[in-house]
Formats: sequence, C-alpha cells, structure tokens
Amino acid sequence: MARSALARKGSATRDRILNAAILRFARSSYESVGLRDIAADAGVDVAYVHRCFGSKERLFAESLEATMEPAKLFAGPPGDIADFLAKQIFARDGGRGRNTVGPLDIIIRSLSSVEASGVLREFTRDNIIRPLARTIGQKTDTRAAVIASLLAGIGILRNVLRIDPLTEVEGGELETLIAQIINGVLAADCSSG
Amino acid sequence: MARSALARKGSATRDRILNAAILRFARSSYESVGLRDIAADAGVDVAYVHRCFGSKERLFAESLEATMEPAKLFAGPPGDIADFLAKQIFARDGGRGRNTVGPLDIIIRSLSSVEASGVLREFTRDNIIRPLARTIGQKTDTRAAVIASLLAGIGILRNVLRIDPLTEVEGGELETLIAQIINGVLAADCSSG
DNA sequence: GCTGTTGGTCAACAGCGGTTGACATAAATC
DNA sequence: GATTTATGTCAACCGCTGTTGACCAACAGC
Repeated sequence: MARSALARKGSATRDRILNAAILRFARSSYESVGLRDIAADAGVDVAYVHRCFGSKERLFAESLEATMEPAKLFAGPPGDIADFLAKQIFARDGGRGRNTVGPLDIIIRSLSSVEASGVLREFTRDNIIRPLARTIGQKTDTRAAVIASLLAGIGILRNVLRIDPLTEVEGGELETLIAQIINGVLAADCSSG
Repeated sequence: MARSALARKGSATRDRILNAAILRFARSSYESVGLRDIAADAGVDVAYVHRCFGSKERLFAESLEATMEPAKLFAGPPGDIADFLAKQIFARDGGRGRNTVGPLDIIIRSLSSVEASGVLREFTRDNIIRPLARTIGQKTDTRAAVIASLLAGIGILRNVLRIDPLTEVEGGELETLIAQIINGVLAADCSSG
C-alpha cells in the first residue's frame, strides 16, 4: 500500500535531488555547493530541496551516508585490510546513474569546512575510526586514526590539490606503497621509543 | 631614507592586517574568513585591506608564506628528517605577539577549499613536496607526496575534526608512531610488489 | 464531488561576500 | 604655502546564500 502514483513520484524526485547533491558534494566543498545548484541539477525549485531535507546540513549528512555505505566499508577480512584500504582511495562507483563517485570523495572535499565539521566529526569517528579499530583489534584508536589520516591526506592532495605523483591510477606503485605503510602501522612497535 | 613617519605607519598597519589575517586563516577555512573580520581585528576599514593586498587571494597567499617560512622548514639534516617532520605537526609559534599559530595550520584549514586550492597547489608543490623530495634524495616525488599526505591528514583530523586519539600533546606515543611511519616510507622497497 | 493531503512553485527576505570609486586627512616635496 | 602623494574611510554595488510563507495543482479517501 501507499505506493500510490503520487508517493512514487515524490520519492523519485527525492532520489533525484539526493543524487544531484552527492555529485555536487563529491566535487566541491560544503560551502561552495549551493542548494540552487542542486535544485537546478534535479530540475526542481530550491524551496523544494529545502522542504524535502529540512536543511542543507541534513542533505549533506544524507549524501555522505549514501556514498560511504559505512557497513560495507570494513567488511573484508582483517588479513588484507591494508590492501583493501589502499584500494578505497582509488575506488569509484560508476553504478546507479551517478557518474563515478568515490567513497571518500564527499568527506575529503569538505574535510576542512567549518560548517560541515560537525557532521563530519561524528561520521568519521563512528563509521571509520571505530570500525577500523575494531577490525585491526588494537586496544587504542591511535593507529586507526593515523591510518585514517593517511587516507584523508592522500585523498585531498590527490583529488583536491591534484599533486602530481599522487594522481596515478589504481594498481600502480603508489597503491603498493600505501598498502606497505598501512601494514607498517599495524605492525609498528609502540612500546619501544 | 624613505623611512618617513608616514611610511612607517603604513607598513605598521599592513603588518597588523597581515597578522590578523594569519590568525583568522589559521583557525577557519578560506571561505569562512571574511575580509571584514580581518579588518575589524586590525582596526581598519575593509576597503583598506583590499587596497593593501589587492585581493583576498593574495592576502591569503601572503599569510600562508609568512606562517610557513618555507626555507626553514626542511633545513634540518636528512638524518633525523622523520623526527623533524613528526614534530612539525605539534609545533606552534608563540612569538611575535600572534598567539600560537602552527606552521601547518593555514594550509590545513583550507586544504579542501575550492577557491584556495590554486594558491595551495603551487605552494604545496614548490615548498613542501619538492624540498622534501630533495632532502630525502628520492628520484620520484611519490614518497615525498605520501609523507606530505600523512602530515596533512593528521593535521586535519587532529585540528579541524578534533578526532580523539590524535589530540595528544607533543612527545607522546603518537609522535613516535608518526616518526616510525615516515622512516618506514623512506625505507620502503618499491621494486618488490 | 468535496475535502484533505501531498508534490511542487514563486517571490521575497535578510544577511553576507568581495570589490569599487569617491572622498577626507595628513604628511612629504618643492 | 601650495601641490602632490599616501594613509585611511564611507557608502554603495551586485551577486550570492539558506530559509520562509503564500500559493497552485494533482491525487487519495470518503
């Protein structure tokens, strides 16, 4: 029931708006993305975007969650977690009509945004650091946070600043190096100075 | 000559403006910092800030350069470069009246800013990646870029997002871990897959 | 067919942003 | 002392922002 033609149309436009928001937030920072841009992409009025999601912040949070799909991020076996994470930097999602958005894109674009930092802090802590710490089975979160920092840093220098040696494609020397570093962090001996 | 009372007063206010800009840019992202804020801090009119530095972008670039003092960043001997870099994350400059601004603060706050990325790209490439690559004597810039990414990532998660295990003070477990990682990157064998 | 709800638009608000040009004031030059 | 130069201000422009309330049209339930 309730899947009336009206309701179906409503959720369809909502999806269109969310999709447009994801694409925008994956390419520019929180402040730089305007609700009017998103509305235009989705073919609706600004007011409706606002009415649909309550506020820009909530639309951002939903976009973030939709791209990350947090549950699936750290589903791989702990053994090859390093390779898995190294691949995440290069991973892009071409499906669902939205043209190629990586799982870290949104988080990276707005990482230094003041207005978005509230949403991002919670999300990063709960959906990245903690699951990662659980996966690698460390008693402190420190190593997980350092690994997350490495991924974030590479993501920014690669995708936002477009620093040259980092703009390689998947599978190259860079990916190998990153995996090695992560393994090194996991194996590091912290007790000895 | 030319150090007339008028000229002296002029460059004094210019310094005051630059100082105010540094403090602002070290605490908020490029987009979030308004010229009116800076002007108010320095006790002058907005118009004069603009006339003094030409544009917001140029004021940002000057603030960046003043905080980083690029020449001194990689002056240490190549031997203990890892420890030196690990310390940079925690370093703060309390001198010159400006209350405690770290050398990486400005770059980190605006790292994902679209408008600032032009300035930041050039600066990062010329004043961080290349000198770092020169210091560690690698033929490719890849490792230098990865190390820079690590520093940037930690800086953001620590100072912007304020992720818990990263907010330690200098000299703790974290600093040791970072230095170990950097040493690992420098020693990594890239030829073997 | 009438009513209530839901999808969606329109226009406007109120505030902010960087930027600009005209103007005042004070010092330097001659 | 008059002219020029430089410091600094004032007010406004123009475009953008998220947000709001009034409004229209189409469908659902009775």
